[in-house]
Amino acid sequence: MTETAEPQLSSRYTPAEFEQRLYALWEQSGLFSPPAEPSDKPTFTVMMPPPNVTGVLHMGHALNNTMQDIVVRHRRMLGYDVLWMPGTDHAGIATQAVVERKLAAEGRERKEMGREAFTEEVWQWRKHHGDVILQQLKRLGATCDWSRTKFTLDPGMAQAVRVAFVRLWEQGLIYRGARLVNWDCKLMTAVSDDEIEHVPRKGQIWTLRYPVEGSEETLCVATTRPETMLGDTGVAVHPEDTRYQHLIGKTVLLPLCNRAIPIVADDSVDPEYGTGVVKVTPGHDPADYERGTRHQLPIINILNQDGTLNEECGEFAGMTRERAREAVIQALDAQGLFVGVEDITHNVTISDRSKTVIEPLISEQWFVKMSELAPPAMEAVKNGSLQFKPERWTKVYLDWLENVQDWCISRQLWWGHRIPVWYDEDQVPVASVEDLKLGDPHPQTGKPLVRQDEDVLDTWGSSWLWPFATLGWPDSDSPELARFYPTQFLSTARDIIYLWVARMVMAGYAFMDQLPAAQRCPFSTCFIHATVLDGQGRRMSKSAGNGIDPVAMIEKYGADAVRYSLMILTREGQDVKLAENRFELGQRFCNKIWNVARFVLQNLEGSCEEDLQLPAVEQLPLEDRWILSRQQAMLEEVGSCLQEYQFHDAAQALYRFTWDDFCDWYVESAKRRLWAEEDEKDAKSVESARVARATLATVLVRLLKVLHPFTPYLTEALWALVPASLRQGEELLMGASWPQSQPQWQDEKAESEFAQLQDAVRALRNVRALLEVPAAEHVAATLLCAEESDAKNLARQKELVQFFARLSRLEVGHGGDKPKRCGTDIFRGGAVFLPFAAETDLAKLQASLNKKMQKVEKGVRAIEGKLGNEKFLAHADPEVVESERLRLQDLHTELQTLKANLAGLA
RNA sequence: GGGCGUUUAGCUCAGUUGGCUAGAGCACCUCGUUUACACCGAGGGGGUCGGGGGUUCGAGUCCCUCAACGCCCA
Repeated sequence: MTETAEPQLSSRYTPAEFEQRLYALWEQSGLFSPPAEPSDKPTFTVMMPPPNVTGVLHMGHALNNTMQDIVVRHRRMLGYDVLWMPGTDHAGIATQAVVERKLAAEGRERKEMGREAFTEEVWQWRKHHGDVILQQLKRLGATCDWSRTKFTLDPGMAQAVRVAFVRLWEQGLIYRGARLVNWDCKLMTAVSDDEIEHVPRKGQIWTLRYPVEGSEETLCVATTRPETMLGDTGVAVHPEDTRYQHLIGKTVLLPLCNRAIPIVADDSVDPEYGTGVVKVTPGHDPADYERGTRHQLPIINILNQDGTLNEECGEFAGMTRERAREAVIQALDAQGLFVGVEDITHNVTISDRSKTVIEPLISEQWFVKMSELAPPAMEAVKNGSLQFKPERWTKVYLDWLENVQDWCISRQLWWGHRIPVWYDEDQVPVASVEDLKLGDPHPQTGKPLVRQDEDVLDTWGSSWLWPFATLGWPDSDSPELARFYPTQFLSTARDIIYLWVARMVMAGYAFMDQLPAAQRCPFSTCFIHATVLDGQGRRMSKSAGNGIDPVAMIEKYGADAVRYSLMILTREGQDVKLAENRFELGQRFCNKIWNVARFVLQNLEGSCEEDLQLPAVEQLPLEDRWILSRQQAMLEEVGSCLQEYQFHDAAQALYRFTWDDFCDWYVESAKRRLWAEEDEKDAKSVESARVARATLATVLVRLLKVLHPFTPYLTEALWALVPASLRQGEELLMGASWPQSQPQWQDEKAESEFAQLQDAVRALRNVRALLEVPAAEHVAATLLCAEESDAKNLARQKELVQFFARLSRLEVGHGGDKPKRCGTDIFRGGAVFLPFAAETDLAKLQASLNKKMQKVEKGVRAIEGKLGNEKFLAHADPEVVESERLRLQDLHTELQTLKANLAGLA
């Protein structure tokens, strides 16, 4: 792309014309891929939270990846070798479900196909659909290192998973056992505690009667799941419940089963709740499991894997849970043992994955012991190796780690990392990194191996290794691992703090032990981003249909507008309400940038390198010193905000500078000099215009650079149009250097002088409007300052004030007589006067002055109150007292001026 | 039951360690098509800072309490 290839710039920014072409340029540049070889350049690494292969881009992704891209682009411009590692997660349950649905539609079934054919089918699916979301990220402008893209089932990841498994196995941190797990009857797999939720649902509470053996007495128990009585192995009462003392130790005859089960005393029973007697079903309820363990009650499993009742249940075997519930109640009722039913709302455990009711079920599963893994992860935040932003998430993270349960890592699925354990004929297990062959001898027992474990690992069992497995671990010679681990920035959603973040930290400490402890934490900052809500404040969800498609927004408004809008709308740590039209904000800002750049670039045409040299700062006119100083401040602010990951504040600083300072004031001021050159053509005008162009160019170049991480496409497109001499050999803005700080441009005096000038101009414009002076009419005005020094300063800027306020003539003085028959207004340090015609209606002007006077009077009263208060004088900082005194003086002056001016109107 | 967050202009939100007359964008009103931009410019109106109490010379900001909404954990 060259200047000549772009003859006319449209007056509107049209993103669609640029984005795809620019992305291709970026990709070709090689800047996405830092070298693995050691060098002097510092590195900066960001691990993208790998989205599900089944996923499509939603607003949460757009937000999260925009932030990461901003960080990454900023660091790249600062000279770091930046690695942003992309990839996808195989998402065991979700992906298997998607493919099973697809097969079902074709009349095929997983079990019939067999494991190998099925997994092949999933691989095919992933080949065709798995990268959709990564392609969408490119539309957003994400500059990940695509050449290093990883997938959690890649051979390298598989190797890492196996090494990790075997190491934990050897350390005794992995065990297998029959435990009560959360069973998803639809997907027919165990799921972890973190993949279930408790949802209030309407249900019933049923009261059943159990006869006490050898007695006429009966016990009434209340339950929300009457069908589970078939698995009861006891009933429990509170040990101090006087009603039942005499029954403790006796047995009841469990109806329908004719099983004698003991009556036990247990503290956990709430005597106030229901009848104070609870049935104990250790095989199907977590609390009962605990009670059963305490009283050595047998465990009976009454369910098949699909949730139907099993052969333990006699006549009820084969029924669904719902059907069995009716049948059990009917059977009890027939025997007079059904007492009653009541409607209630209670919490039901639901699977996050299938949204079906979770059934607690005893089953053989694999677990990771957390007791040894969790402490270093807790230590990491305590010693500062890991910092959460916003900080409050630290507590959430620590609370979870402190109460963490052993992690059930096996899933009864086919899609995933198969557990690397083989068994001999006596079912003695052995874990191995390398595949073992069936028939070969078991390394310990010597007996032939007969099978490999059927289960696969929880998906998090691979993604918890992500920060180092993607860099080549367990290969200790991997140059990537040496150079890019540990990483600096992880940005993710709050709902996976436990599932993913905490586990990654544990994994870092557990497996990266070749590094000193201080370098094992996988990332130093964990940024928890906002949740994107819809316009009404509800979570966006597929089922509610209230989501906004980021790709559709990118097509409508442009990627830069989407990025920028998300950044300025999302304040740190706070959820963001998003409606479609909010993207107009970014769109308008992009258009503004486009146009101001267009203005500057058009005016640079024909300038050579020397023309655009900035003179020494002391030689610059006020407005040039002012804009350079303002920009310097903005630059410092944006830089420090990005360092602190304060995207909103950075976006706002950019907006204010670009729109308010640069466009509304500096560019306008420059027009005066550019036009004067055309009219006057004398040496002074020519030089003044040249300097204006040099300043415009300097500010624009620096502005494009700081804007680039936020609005990369637009700024890259404009960069190509910037005269080569200004680009200093930096062909791509993406690869350009971050603007250097120029502290010598900081100029408080210029800033305050210009601020007064602005205030005076606003006053003049206000009076113009109140007097209804037509815009085209240039009128004479007078400006009187209270201080002589202010008057001198403003007098020097007379032409500029005249230009801004559209004046034909301007008198500047201090003190002195106020002109008669003038409309007036005050500004900080003085007043402005515009003559009015005889027929002018002064009502508006008077109303305005009166209102202003009331405001000032209110201020005067407030400050006089303070200064009249001895305690204020005694306690407040002397500086505060002094500034109040000065302020009061100013207000008094203003008040006098206003009074005199108001009187002068009549 | 425990924890966290939010409540400031009609709407969406800023407001650092307590201290100028509480700000911005959108919307609204008036004016304007001036050679970057009408996705624009100029000017303007609009807020008892959720309620109550307290600390303080001084509270949107700190403390207590109540209320509403949202999220997480059990």
